[in-house]
Amino acid sequence: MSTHLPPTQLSAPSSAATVADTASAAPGDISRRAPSAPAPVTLPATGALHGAVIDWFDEHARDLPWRRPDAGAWSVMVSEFMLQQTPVNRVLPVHAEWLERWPRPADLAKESPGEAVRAWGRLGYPRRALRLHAAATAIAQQHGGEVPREHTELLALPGIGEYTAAAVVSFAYGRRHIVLDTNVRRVFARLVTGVEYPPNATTAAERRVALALLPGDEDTAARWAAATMELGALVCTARSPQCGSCPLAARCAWRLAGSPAHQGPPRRGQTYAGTDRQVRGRLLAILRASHTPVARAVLDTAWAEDEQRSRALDGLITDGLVEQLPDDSFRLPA
DNA sequence: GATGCGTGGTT
DNA sequence: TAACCAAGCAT
Repeated sequence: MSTHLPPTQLSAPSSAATVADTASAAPGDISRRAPSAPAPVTLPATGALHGAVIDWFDEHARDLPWRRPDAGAWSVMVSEFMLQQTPVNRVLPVHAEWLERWPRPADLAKESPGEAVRAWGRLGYPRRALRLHAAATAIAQQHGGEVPREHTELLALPGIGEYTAAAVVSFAYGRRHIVLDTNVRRVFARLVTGVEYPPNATTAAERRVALALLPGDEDTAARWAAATMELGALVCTARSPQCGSCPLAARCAWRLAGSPAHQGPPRRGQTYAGTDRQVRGRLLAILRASHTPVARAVLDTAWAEDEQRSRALDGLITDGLVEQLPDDSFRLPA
């Protein structure tokens, strides 16, 4: 892997038109803020930065199936859906199963959505399975069976948002695009802004920083995107960052400021026990396990409280994860 | 912009 | 051991 680097690029290059800065002021917007001047950020010299991170990546990157040279765009896309809020180790076996069973989008599109939900297993957030199935159907019908190459086309597919579209563009097609997931955002928050954690939602300021740091060369940019993400996943972690092993420790604004603790309200408390989500999970687990329709009385065993159980089941039906049959039995969608 | 949406491992 | 955390998306 070459460590040759493109010229330092501190301002957004002209090709930045491909990068959505959706939070920038609309043309006609006369806002309080001066129209031309975003808050200045002190950026590190990017050339050396790229080299440090990419060299680290060359040595420490995990060998993941969707990163191998023979992995196609579909493999990358499936992995990105599964990795939305689910750790790598739990994704690995399911991803392998899916790619073997459905090697192309059209193969998945031929199945019922319920089969996708069943094969999703216990990855969590099963609506992702439904959306991935719907996205595969759209690809088969409207894109000639090929995963789209354009960010805007990907964004139009169900289950694909700003991050996933960027990930496919960058990882699958090697194109130059900012990629802002929770790992990259945390790395940049610490490296550039000097705070422990990024804001809860991605901001225009973060997109500006990401664009300013993005290498100009296409191949280097794609490598950089994967490398910064991996650094966040393995070293610059949320809880216990391994700054002693970090190639950026000497340049890290947060580190240089003495690693100040996070200011402001707690991140977010998501309790699970007793929520509708837990009930939905139990109901769906019963339905996944059965290849024949399940009587209502069987689902009743999943949760004692009638009202909550009923609400959860209704929600699953509304979401298209469950079908109700005329005889008041239930199954995954055909 | 705040919520809801699964599941299981780590601290 | 509760709480936190994990490559977000849609509404």
